Amino acid sequence: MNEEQKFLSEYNFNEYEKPSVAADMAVFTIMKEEVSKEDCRKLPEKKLKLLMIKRGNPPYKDLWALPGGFLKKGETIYETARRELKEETGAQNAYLELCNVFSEKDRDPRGWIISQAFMALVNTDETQENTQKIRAGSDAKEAEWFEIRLEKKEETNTVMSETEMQFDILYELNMVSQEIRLNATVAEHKVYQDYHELVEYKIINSEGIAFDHAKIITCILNRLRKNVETDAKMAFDLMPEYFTLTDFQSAVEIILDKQLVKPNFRRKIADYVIKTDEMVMDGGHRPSYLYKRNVKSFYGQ
Amino acid sequence: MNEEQKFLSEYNFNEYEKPSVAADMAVFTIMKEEVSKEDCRKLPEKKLKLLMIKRGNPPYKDLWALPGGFLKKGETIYETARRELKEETGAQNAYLELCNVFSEKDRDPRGWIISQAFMALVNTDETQENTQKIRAGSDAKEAEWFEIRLEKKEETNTVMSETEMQFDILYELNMVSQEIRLNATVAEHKVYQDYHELVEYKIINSEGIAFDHAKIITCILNRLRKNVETDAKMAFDLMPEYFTLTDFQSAVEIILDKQLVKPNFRRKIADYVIKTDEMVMDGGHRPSYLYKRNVKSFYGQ
DNA sequence: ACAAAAGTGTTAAACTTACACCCATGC
DNA sequence: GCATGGGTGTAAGTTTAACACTTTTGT
Repeated sequence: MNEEQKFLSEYNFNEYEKPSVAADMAVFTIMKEEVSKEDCRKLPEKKLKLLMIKRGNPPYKDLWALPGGFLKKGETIYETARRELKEETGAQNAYLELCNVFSEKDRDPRGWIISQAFMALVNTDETQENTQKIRAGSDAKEAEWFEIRLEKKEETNTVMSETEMQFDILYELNMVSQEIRLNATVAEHKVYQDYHELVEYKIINSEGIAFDHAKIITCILNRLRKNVETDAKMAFDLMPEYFTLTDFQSAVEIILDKQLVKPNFRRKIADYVIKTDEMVMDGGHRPSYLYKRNVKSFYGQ
Repeated sequence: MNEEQKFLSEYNFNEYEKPSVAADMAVFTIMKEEVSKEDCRKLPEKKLKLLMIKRGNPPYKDLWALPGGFLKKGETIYETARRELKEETGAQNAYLELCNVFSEKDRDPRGWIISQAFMALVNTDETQENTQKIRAGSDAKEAEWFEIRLEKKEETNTVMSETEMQFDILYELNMVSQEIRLNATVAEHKVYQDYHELVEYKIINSEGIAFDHAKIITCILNRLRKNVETDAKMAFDLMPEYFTLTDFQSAVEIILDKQLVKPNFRRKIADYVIKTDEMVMDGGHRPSYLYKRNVKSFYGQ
């Protein structure tokens, strides 16, 4: 037995208390709303949706939480996330990004639990099929897609000195699914001091949302917006395999919460898509071509 | 006692095994190399350096590892990182960014340990003072700044089909501090499949570097390069409070490992700096103005 | 005819890039 | 004078942004 082996056999690994590690996910999708008037020539409205699970047990029983689960021995945290995602949505092929780690003490009444927060984007087609499966699932989890809105309510910038300033943003988060309404106010406090930025999110109030998940949702949706702002093709992951450019543009607009100019948008994404021969005719207007992603153009990123 | 409290008091929180959670840090700085010939009119060369700690205990005794430590109960993972950073470098004011989580099984022979990998940037002035303190420190840790080089050795792109392709990059990592040389080869394997990217880093060989740290270093240095590429002002965090534009440009060049065109660089960063009245005269050429960061221009990011 | 959405073209402004050039200093 | 780096200007090329316009469909 060499020194290394000897050390390890004597090593008391349970000397210190350890945290539980969870992967929590903000799963986004975009869904078309049913239009009541059949004769209306307008396209159906689309909404950004977030998947939430109704808690069946305390703590926060009957409130709504992000889907998630604990890291199991032998798997990576990405595998945890992918496993949970498949269980909750049936989606195999989601975009998955680790966004942040939430490790504040007392964030979970059950004990010391840190959360690795993921963003997941699933495409509409896969989702709408599989949501039915969730509801019919044997473990009878109540999962719902909530229409989500996040708005800047108030923004204050305080210049303390030449080199120190503070930014405070108040966000209002609203989620709606049929008759259920979840609301929260989350403050983002940014300090520039000694040339360094320090960001802190704080829940002002949270109605119907379990744990610190209002904070996580705010944080991840902001990240999604930033991602799509700098690189619109990120939003492909919310689209089915074949889509119209107008559909794609409106997906981007819904995320960014602002209107874009059509010709400019199309020029910007021109290289990332391939026109197919297929067309869609869906109402009283000129039919539109279907496009698919141009995988080769994603090259080198 | 209500239902919530009852549940929590009966909740067996230790039913499942839990991992230890560590914060490991790639601490970068840029240092001027001493120039041997005093009469030389050239500016001193600068090098990108990474802080490594020599392990005093098994496993990997006498090999070099990234500075880091375990998450303690009651602190956030950012607090862990900041605490460790201060202990190892004395730096109070580093830029700190959580880059990735390494949670592969068997990555640490001591047991189940996941690592939250941070990037830290410390400014040269603060560093050079404090490195002395580390060496003289009572816990006698051997800490060294290693000159670091990371080069793409080989790059292959395989197109499997219209929608599937693979990218393989071989990186060669070299670190040198006086007579000590650390080397590693790390492979980056990227797969695009079903419209989704999957990235995997794999250590091909690793000489003198403990654990999977060669992988972490490669991953974080790549991220630093990406950060600086898209936003040069990130490199401010490697500069002292007052600096010349040439110094700043060469810092960026060292990170990106490529030369930039001076007038263009200056135009790009013009808004982020403020010219002071101070000048530096350091040799046989025209003196240069000192600049400082223009904090107000960082606004809204 | 007309409403709705698909799809293209045009121009000015802004930014990027690659150069060329002059300036101040120490030896 | 000349080597070395500091510092600025210009002109071509590219990208962005705002706007106007034509086309195709169902009612």
